[in-house]
Amino acid sequence: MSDQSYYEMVYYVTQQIPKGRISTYGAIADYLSLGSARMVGWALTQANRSSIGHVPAHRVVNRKGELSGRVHFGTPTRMQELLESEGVIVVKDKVKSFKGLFWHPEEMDK
DNA sequence: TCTTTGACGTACA
DNA sequence: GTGTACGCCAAAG
Repeated sequence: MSDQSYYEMVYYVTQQIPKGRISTYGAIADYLSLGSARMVGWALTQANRSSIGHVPAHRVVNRKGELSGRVHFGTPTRMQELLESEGVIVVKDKVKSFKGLFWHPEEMDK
């Protein structure tokens, strides 16, 4: 894990997010000790652009639970539809019950 | 090499 | 709750 580049680890962690659950840039950044949540967003941007791996980036939102990166999904509603398709309710570009659906990377180790 | 930008977050008024 | 400021670090021009 540590041998991989920071973005590779971001991809891995993101792929571990269970269906119907969501996480945040800050949580992932803190778990990987990146020092900045922006690194997570950057990595996911590259992943989406280059289509490196099937990374469920729609399960990653900002601290407020907003779908801040929806514009990078081709259409502004793509991210929301993907989330609702997994059972996540999205209202006004924000995740409903975000706090309850929150998934921490620490659970992945268990 | 320097400057700007960005899917963020925290602090403060 | 809203707006401003700053830190954070990597990539692009």
